[in-house]
Parts: sequence; structure tokens; C-alpha cells
Amino acid sequence: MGSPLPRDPIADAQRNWERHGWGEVAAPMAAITAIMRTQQILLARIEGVLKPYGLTFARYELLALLSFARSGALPMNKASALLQVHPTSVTNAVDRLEKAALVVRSPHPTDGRTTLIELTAEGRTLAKRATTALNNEVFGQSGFGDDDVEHLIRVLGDFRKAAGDFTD
Amino acid sequence: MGSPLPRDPIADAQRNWERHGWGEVAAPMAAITAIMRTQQILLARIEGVLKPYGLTFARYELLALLSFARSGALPMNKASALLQVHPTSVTNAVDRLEKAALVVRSPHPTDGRTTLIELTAEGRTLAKRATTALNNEVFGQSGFGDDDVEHLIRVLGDFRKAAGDFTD
DNA sequence: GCAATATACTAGGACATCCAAGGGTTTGGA
DNA sequence: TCCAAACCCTTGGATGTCCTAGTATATTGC
Repeated sequence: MGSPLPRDPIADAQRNWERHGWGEVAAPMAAITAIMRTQQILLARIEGVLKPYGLTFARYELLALLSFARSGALPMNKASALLQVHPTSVTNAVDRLEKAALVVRSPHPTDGRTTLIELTAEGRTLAKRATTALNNEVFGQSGFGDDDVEHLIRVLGDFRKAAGDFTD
Repeated sequence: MGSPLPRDPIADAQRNWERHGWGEVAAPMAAITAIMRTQQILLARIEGVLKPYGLTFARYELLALLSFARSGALPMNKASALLQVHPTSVTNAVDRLEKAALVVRSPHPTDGRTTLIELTAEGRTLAKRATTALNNEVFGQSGFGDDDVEHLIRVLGDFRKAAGDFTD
């Protein structure tokens, strides 16, 4: 989207914060901004790898989640909770996955309010292939050192827990 | 958006990866997924704080960037590069900020292709107030320890540099 | 047993991001 | 000098996310 900048824009922002007397919060500001930017970079990589499979990250996540479910099916509200996205986002993803014949909607056997999302055979196959691609081209070459990975998992895990994501 | 889950869904995903023989990349996968989720949580907090000011994070970032520019003005392509977003995203943000009378578009004095974005007096005031709010309500209470903040800045800085964000 | 409340999903709208294309302006090499 | 290539911004389209209803089904409590 652009060539490398001569200087780190986030480090510059941190300096600006300090220069304006906000030194107390300059570092957390920089850390948070860095997280936002890193997410953007990672998402772009992931989407790039998934594109040939006709998937986006949101759809892939749903497919992967289903592929780990015992029966290959989950209620929509369960998927929404586990993926931690708004129910309408799941509706959106399922609409498109269903159109691509990768999942099917089916009524819940006992609760008339609930809709089950079920993986089709093609859906399962594609999930597997996409996962292999992601493992090879993104997760296997994250660019993070092993120690840093462990540190990120711990620090961000604590953060997510404090934010109310899970009890555990 | 939902109540806390009984278990950390990302830790579960990591276990699933290991169980399927992808142990090599399970940890990086978990770290990357955690970054995505953390970004989502932080963005929601930021947007929540900015909403009373009629700003979104994208618009705030542009406003803040302009407020640090000597003249309070920047060419659109410069803003695009510094914010590291697609030019069309800047066009979109400027359209809305201009409608809110927080910035003004003006022609570049010597290059007819370029458009300058200029902060208005209200824009500058609002940027200051919004920044104070973010400093108090988000950056000042990030939930990250000081050491973790330093670590994040370093690790993510290295990552962004390796990704081609900047030379430095 | 029935009304009030809670849950589950979806439709419509606001925003943001990116990509692909198009029109105007500059730059540079023949 | 002059036209092709490069650059800048905008428009239009595809996606994703969230919020705010609105409809349908379950559960609760009196």
C-alpha cells in the first residue's frame, strides 16, 4: 500500500505525546497503537493466503470452529460466543458460506429459536486445506521469536481475561 | 457483547491445533489470534470514549496527526502514508470530518494533483479534548504492566519493521 | 394456564477497509 | 517540444463489524 517510511510513525507519535506533557501515557498509547497496526498487517497476510480459497478470515474462523466441533455443527449463538463477534456478524458469514455450499443451516432439534450451522463435506475439506495454507504461510513464519510468542500469549491472555473475555 | 466464557477460546484453539498434529505452529497461531482479539477489545474501548465527541478512531487519528503537524495541514497522500491506511480510507475520513467542519480541503500551492487537509479551529479544539479523554480513559488504564508495555513496543516494533512499515 | 420476560436470529443502516478504475496534473525521456 | 509513465485523489463495489429494531420461540412467575 506504500513503501517503507523513513521513520517509525508510532515512535514519532510517542515522542509527540511526551513533548506535549502526556509522558505518563505515551508508552501505553504506543503499545496500543502498535497492536492496532500489527493486527492490520496480520489480517492482510491472512486474507492474502485465504483469497485463493475464496475465504475471508471471518469465514475461515467459522469454518475452523465447526471443524473442531464433535458433530461438525454448532448453534449460531454458540459460534457467536466462541468467536466473540456480534450475532449479526455470524449471520453474515453463514449467509455467504451457505451460498458457497460450505455450511448448511438446520433447525435445532429441540429449541425452535436456535439454528444449527453444519459443515458440509466440501466445507470440511476446504477448512483443512485453508488451515494447512495458513499454518505454512502465516503461523509458521510469524516473524515472532519463540520467547516473544510465549510472552504475547501470556500478556494478551491476561489482558483478555481482565477485559471479561473468559473466566477460567 | 456477551458474558465471559468459562474457558479461554484461544487456549482451546491452541490445544486443538496441537491435538491435530500442528504443534509446531500452535503457539504462533494463538499469539496471532490473541492480537486480533485484543485489537478488537481496544478498538471498542476507544470508540466508546470517542463516541460522545462524534468521532471514530479513524477520524480521531487523522485529527491527531494534523494537530501535530507544524502548520496543522498535511497532503492527503502524506496522511495516508503516516496512518498506513489506503488512500481511499483517508478520502472517506476527510469527507466526514469536513462535513463536521473539523477540517478543510485546500489545493496544494504548487502541485495541482495534491490536496491539503487543514485543521479548523474547532478541529483543533476537539482533537485536544478527545485526546485528553483517551489518555484518561484508555491509555492511562490500559491494564498492561509497565514492563509488558515496553516489551510490546519492542516486539511489535520489530515485527512492523520486518513487515516493511519503516526503515529507520 | 397465561402474560411478562428472556433468547435467538435476521433485516436495515452506519462506518471502516481494501481493490479496481477513471480523470486530472506532473515529470521525464525521446 | 510532446507524449507516455507516474502520481494524486475520488468514485463505486465488496466485505466485515456493530447497533437498533422486529419476529418467533422458550421460560418464568403469578
